[in-house]
Amino acid sequence: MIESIGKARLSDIVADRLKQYIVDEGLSPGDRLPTEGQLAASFGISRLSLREATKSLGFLGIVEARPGRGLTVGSVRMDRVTRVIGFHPDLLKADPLSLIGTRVVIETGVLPHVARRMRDDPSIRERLLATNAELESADNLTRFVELDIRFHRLLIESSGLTPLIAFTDVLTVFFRRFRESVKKAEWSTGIQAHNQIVEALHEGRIDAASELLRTHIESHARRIPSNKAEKREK
Amino acid sequence: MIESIGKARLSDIVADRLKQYIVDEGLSPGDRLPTEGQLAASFGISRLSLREATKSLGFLGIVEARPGRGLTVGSVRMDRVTRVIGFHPDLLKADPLSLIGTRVVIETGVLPHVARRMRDDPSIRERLLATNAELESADNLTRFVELDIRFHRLLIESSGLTPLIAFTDVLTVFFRRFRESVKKAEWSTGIQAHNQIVEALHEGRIDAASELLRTHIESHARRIPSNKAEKREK
DNA sequence: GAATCAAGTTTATCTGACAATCTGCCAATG
DNA sequence: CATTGGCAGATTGTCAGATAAACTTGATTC
Repeated sequence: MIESIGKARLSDIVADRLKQYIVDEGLSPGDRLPTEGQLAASFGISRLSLREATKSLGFLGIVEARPGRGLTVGSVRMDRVTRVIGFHPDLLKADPLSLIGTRVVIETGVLPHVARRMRDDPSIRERLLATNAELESADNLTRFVELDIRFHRLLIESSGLTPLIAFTDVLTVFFRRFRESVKKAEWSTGIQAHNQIVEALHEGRIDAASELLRTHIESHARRIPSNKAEKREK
Repeated sequence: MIESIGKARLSDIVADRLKQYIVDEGLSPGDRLPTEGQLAASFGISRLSLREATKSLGFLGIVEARPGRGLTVGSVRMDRVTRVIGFHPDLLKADPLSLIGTRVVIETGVLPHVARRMRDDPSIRERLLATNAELESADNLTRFVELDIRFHRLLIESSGLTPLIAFTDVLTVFFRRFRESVKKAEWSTGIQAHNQIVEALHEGRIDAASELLRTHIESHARRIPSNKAEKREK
C-alpha cells in the first residue's frame, strides 16, 4: 500500500479548509461566516461545490445555514454521530483493548478532581447515587445502557474538566457495542460497583475508588469476541 | 416556548431515509446502492438535492461515491469522528484551567502504559530522548513549540492507546496559545523536565515521573492572562 | 490468453435561474 | 411613543441542463 493517494475530492478539501478557517479565526458557535457566494469566490470554486462542503459539515452541526440569515458556526451534535454511526457494523474494528484502556485512564484520572469537589458540594454525591438508583429500576437493556452511560458521564462531569466530557462522548459511541452485550445477571454487579465507587470517593479513599473503577471497566474485556475467527475470513 | 417547529431540511430528511434504506436492505460496506439518478427519481427530488444528502453521509464515510462506479456503502471513518470533537460544545466552553487539568489527567494516565512498553521495547526511550535532543537545538519559538508538541505526542503514542492520540491532537490546537507565550529563559527548564521524566520512566519510578510531568504541564498556568480584563470587552 | 482500445455508465463540477425565508428599515397606526 | 405591518434587499434552498473526469465493461488485437 503506497501512501493512499488522497483522491482530491474538491468538496472534502474545501470542508477541511472551512474547518481550519473557523479554528484560525477563533470563531465560536453563533458567529457568522461569510456568505456562500463570498466563500465560493475566495476559494475559487462554484457556489454549488462550496455548498456541498457546508452540507458535509452541516450534517453534524458544525456549521448551520439558514435562508436569509447566512452561515453560522455551530457545535457538533453528538446525537447525530451516535445515531448515524451506531448501527454500523465495523465499529468493532476499533481495537477493544485500546478503548478499554483509554476509558480507564480518563475515568480513574478524574477521580481526584471528583473527590475534591465532592467535599465542597454534597449534591454531587447525591446526584451520582440518584442516577445509580434509577439504574436499579431499569427493566430492559436499552434503558440500562442509557443510564449506565449517564452515570459514567456524570462522573466525568463532576470533575469539572469539561474537555474530558467531549472525549467521553466520542468513546461512548465506540463502546456501545460492549455495553449492549451485558448479560442481565451482570447488571447488579455493575450497580454495586457504582455505589462502592461513590462511597469510596466520599470517604476520600481515592486509590480504592480507582481500583474499583478499573476492575469495573475492564470487566468488559471478558465479553470481547475472540478475533482469531475473524482473521480467517478472506 | 411552543414546540419549536423543526424546519425540515430536505437533504436531512433524505439523508435519514437513505440511512434507513441501508439498514432495511441489510447492506454492508462495499455493497452498491442505486445510482444518484435512480435514487433522486425514487425520492422525487432533483439529483442535486440527493447529492447533498449523500455528501452529508459521505463526510463520515457512510456512503462513498466514485465516478464510473456509483454509490457504495462505506465504512465509518473514525478519524473524522474523533477529529470533529474540536467542535464539541463542552470543549469549546472549556477554560484554560480545565485544559491544563485535562492534559495532566491524560498524560500522567498513560505513563504506566508507557513504562510497561518501554521495558519490552528499548527504542521507545531512544526516540523520546532523540526528540528531546532536537529540542535543544531549536533557535526560534515556532520550532521550539513544534518539537515540544512532538515530544508530548510521542509520549502518548508510546502508550499504545490510539484514541488518546486523537484527543491530544485536538487539545494541542486549544493549547497552542499557551505554548507560544513561553519565554526563552524557560526553554531549558522544560527540556530538563522532559529528560527527567523519560529517565524516571526508564527506571520504573512511575509516581516520580507523574509528579514531574504534572509540575511541567501546570507551569503553563502561570502564563494564563487574567480573564477579568476580557469580560469588560463588548 | 493477455494486453489494448473504445464505448457506455456514473459521478464531479459548473453556469444560470428562480423560489423561500430571514433581516432591517420605514411608514402607518393606535 | 410604542407597536404593527409591509416592503426591499440579502441569503440560502432547489431546480434544470450541460460538460468534464473517472471508472466499468466488452470487443478487438496480437
